[in-house]
Amino acid sequence: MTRTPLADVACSIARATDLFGDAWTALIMRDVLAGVTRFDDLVHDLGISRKVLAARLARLVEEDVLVRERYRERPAREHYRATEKGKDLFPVLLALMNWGDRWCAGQAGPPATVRHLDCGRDTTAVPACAHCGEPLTIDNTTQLPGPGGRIGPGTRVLGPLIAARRPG
Amino acid sequence: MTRTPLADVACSIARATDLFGDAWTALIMRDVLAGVTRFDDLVHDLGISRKVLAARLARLVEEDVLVRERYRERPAREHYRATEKGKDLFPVLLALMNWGDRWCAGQAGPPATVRHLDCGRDTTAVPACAHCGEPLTIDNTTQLPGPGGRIGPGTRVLGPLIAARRPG
DNA sequence: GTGTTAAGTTCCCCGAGGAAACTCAAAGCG
DNA sequence: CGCTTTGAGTTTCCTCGGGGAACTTAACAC
Repeated sequence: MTRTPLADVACSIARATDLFGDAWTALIMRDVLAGVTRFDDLVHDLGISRKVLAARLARLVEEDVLVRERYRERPAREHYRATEKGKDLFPVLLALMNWGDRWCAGQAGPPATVRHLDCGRDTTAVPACAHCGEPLTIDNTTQLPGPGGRIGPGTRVLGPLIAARRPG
Repeated sequence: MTRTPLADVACSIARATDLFGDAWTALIMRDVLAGVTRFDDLVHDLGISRKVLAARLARLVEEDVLVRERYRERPAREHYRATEKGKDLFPVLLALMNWGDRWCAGQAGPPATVRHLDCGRDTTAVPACAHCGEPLTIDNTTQLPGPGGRIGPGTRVLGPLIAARRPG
């Protein structure tokens, strides 16, 4: 495929996408975070080819998203666990799941629901402002250039721009 | 590539990933939501090949995530705008951006920041419970089978399962 | 009528993904 | 002891989708 390298673009979405923008990686992380951590279990659960799974796991370990751990000696058995960096993908998966629930579920409804143990109710996740707790939407947010880069060609950011919008 | 069809799996993450689990789709949606809506602008901004962009846009239109609109007659000019379904991908992009900011930004810091216009502060998004507003984490949530499917092989869900966990 | 802009198509090549067979090491079994 | 099973990957072969660049069509602009 000769994937275009996106990791060096000055955009955090591009950087995240360079790793996560792959059909299998999201599902692997879903499984690992849900407790499916062994190679063969992942193969059977996902229906992924062994070659591709091995490549993805190696990449995820290299990127410090997963760690390969020996969970039994004699015979040596390895599995994969999420690091802090990996566990921090939970909000992304939750957002994907919410979107799929809302737009891809059949009339039967979503295949699974999320229950918030603290309040005891089946719920969905809304992105909230870390400061005031109010919901963040595409209309009540804007992007500004941060310390790590400037906005320009190839540096598109999300939401209404300060600069003039394109026609439409 | 012969992508494995994921849309029919009883998992909303898989369904969302079938569309969104592609390196370019996330970036196309970022651009379109940011106001970069024309074919050539997308080509230049993303560095994507014209062939692949045409294919992605056709798919996104087919899936009702984007609409192709004529924004000028004589000469006829088309561009792409996000539907409600497309705009609803904003939380996913926000989550991806947050993750990239946190884990992929260099020492210079994130390339862009999100400002919440309602409270006026640069912020990050936390997934909050739609009912009580408290943060949702991997540890304070659980998944239950929903009306649209049952939990079983190929139906992994996210977070601590009710059923017994795998070893480790 | 020559050039330019916009929005794609078409062409060829190569590398990534799928499927299935193969490897290697250590148990478990009779 | 030899046979089979389990776990975790490799290897091989084939196909298809992505990259890049050239080509197309249509309407202005000069």
